[in-house]
Formats: sequence, C-alpha cells, structure tokens
Amino acid sequence: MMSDGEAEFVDRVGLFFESLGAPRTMGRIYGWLMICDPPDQSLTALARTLSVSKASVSTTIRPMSEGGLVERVPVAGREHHYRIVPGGLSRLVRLHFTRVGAGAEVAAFGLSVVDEDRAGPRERLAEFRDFCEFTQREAGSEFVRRWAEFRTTKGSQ
Amino acid sequence: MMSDGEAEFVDRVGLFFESLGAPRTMGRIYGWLMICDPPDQSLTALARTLSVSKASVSTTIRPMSEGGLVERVPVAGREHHYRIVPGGLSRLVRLHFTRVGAGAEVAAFGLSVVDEDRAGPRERLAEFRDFCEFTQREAGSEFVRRWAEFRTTKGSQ
DNA sequence: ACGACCGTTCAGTGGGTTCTGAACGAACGG
DNA sequence: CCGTTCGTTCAGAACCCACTGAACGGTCGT
Repeated sequence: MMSDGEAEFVDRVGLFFESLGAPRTMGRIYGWLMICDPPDQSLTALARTLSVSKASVSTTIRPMSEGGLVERVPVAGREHHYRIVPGGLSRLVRLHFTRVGAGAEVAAFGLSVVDEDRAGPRERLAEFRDFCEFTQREAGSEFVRRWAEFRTTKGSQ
Repeated sequence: MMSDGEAEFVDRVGLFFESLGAPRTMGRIYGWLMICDPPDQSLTALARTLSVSKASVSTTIRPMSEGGLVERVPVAGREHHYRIVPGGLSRLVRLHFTRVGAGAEVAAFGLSVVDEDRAGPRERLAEFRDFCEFTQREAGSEFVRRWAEFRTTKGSQ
C-alpha cells in the first residue's frame, strides 16, 4: 500500500509538523494525502494505511478540516473522503498567527494596570501590543497576498 | 512586591505564551520583566516574585536568552540580572519561521521518492516546498523590515 | 428488519515535558 | 577560613497531550 520511500517521507512530514508544535499524526496524514493515489482518501483507509486508530484520525483531521488544510470531498455513500486543499498551508500559517493577536488584548490590560507615570513599562507594553497587532494583520493579509503573488509568478515561468 | 492587577497581567501573559506552545513560566517571566521596576531583575528575585523555584527560572530563561528575548545585563557581584531586549519578539518570530524552512528538504525528499509521471503528487510537493522556502525567506527579511518600518512610523506620530 | 460498515465519542493508558526540592560548585564578606 | 548567597544541575513527581480500544449512533445493502 505504501513503499518504503513513501513511508519514510510520511514520517518525515510527521516530524516536521511535530517540530512546529502540531501533532505528529497530523503531519503524517498531510504527508500521505500529498502523495497518495487517488488524492482523496476515506478516514478508514487513512487509519489503515498509516497504522493508527480511526479514533486518532477522526480527532486529528477535524482541526485540519476546520483550519482549511484539508477538505471533505462529496462522495456517494457514508464514507468521508478528505483531500489536500491547494494553498492550504498559507491558511494554516494565517490561523496560527491569528492567535498572536490575542496578545494585544493582554498588553492593553497591562497598560490599564500600570500607572501613567511609569514610562519604561508603558513603552514596553506598547511595543508588545503593536507587535501583536502588526503580526496578526500582516499574517492575515500581506503574507498571504505575497505568497499568492510569488506562486503565480513562479508557476508562469 | 506585586499588585493584584500586575499578578493577573503576568498570568495572562503566561497563558498567552502557553497558547503559542511555549512554557507558561516563560510567559510569566517575560510579563513581569515588562512591568517590573527596576527593569532588570536577578534570577533569585524572579523566582521569589513569581513563586516558582529557582531551578525552573534557570532552565526556562536560558532559551529565552539564547533566542534573544531577554539579555543579561552587566552587574557587579555574582548576580545575573536579566532584562527585556527591545524588539526581541520579532527575533522570536523570525526564529520560529526559520524552522519552516526545514520543510523544503522534506518536500525535496518526497520528490525523489515519487515517480516522474505522477503529476498530481509532484505538484503538491512542489507547492509545499515553495511555500516553505518562501516563508523562511519572508520571515528572515521582509517581515522584520516591515515591522521596523511600522514601528518607526507609529513612534514618530 | 437485520447485519455490516463508517465515523464519532469516551475513559484509560503511555510518553514526554515542566515543575520542584536537594545537592553541588563558585564567589563574596566577615 | 568559614558561613552565606547565588546560580546550575540532577532525580523524582506532577501534569498534559496524543493515542488506543471499546461502545455508540447512523446509514447502506440485502
């Protein structure tokens, strides 16, 4: 079902995801979906191929689907087939950095706690807040835009 | 030593760091260093103020120092004083994004495993590789540049 | 209606990480 | 030279997260 080389690739993607803080199984699923044939696979097939329980695939693939990394493809019967969403990785990064935006509220709370006359702390808090806002905004729009631009120019070469 | 409001702020930063995959104590240290007076604190003082063991502070603050998030400030005697590095957050994000670059090598390995005639998988692998390379490059230069630009323009207002 | 299969959910387990307390080496002060 | 203080390191405890196996609801085929 999966050659030795493919298995190694799948495991490497798993380690890669793990190094980024995501579950290893998530990476293995994503890795296999990149190279499997056909490109859409049922949950049961994924579990069997990757030698993990259906429960694990079910719970792991949900955030992947919600995050736009994979998507369900319409199929007759009861099976749920999943496949890679082209350009989904940028959405993942976007999602990940949206969380940084929460830091802005924390910084705002900090400013409400620190007295007006404490210039040093207020300056550090303001920078912290600005950076969180900037990162969130940047990841949500500019980063994705530049990636799309880069990809089209590279594709048309 | 620390007001109720300050304590809540410190804990919020801790939760914020935790949501990003970093240890909670790291966030609490960073939060306190943002608002404490004086802005540089010894390891023992941090441990006492934050109600954690010196061991925990010692092990947690090392990666912070190596990552450029905090720095040791020269001080007479045996104490090690630490303080916030201005703009350290961008360095942290940059470091984090550098890891994404490792995905390019994984994708290259995948391309060496998948046969030449399998257009679909190869296309997905190529996009994966390009995205990793793009992100690494972008984070290393463009992101930091834009942040510096944003900060100066905002500061001059 | 019944059996078979698909996906979801739940309690329990195992591996990994963060924390603590104690022991240690090093450096200053009396 | 001795006691104190500072930071580091180690083994062990506590905790968290991902994974498993089993039970369940739902749907198709017969």
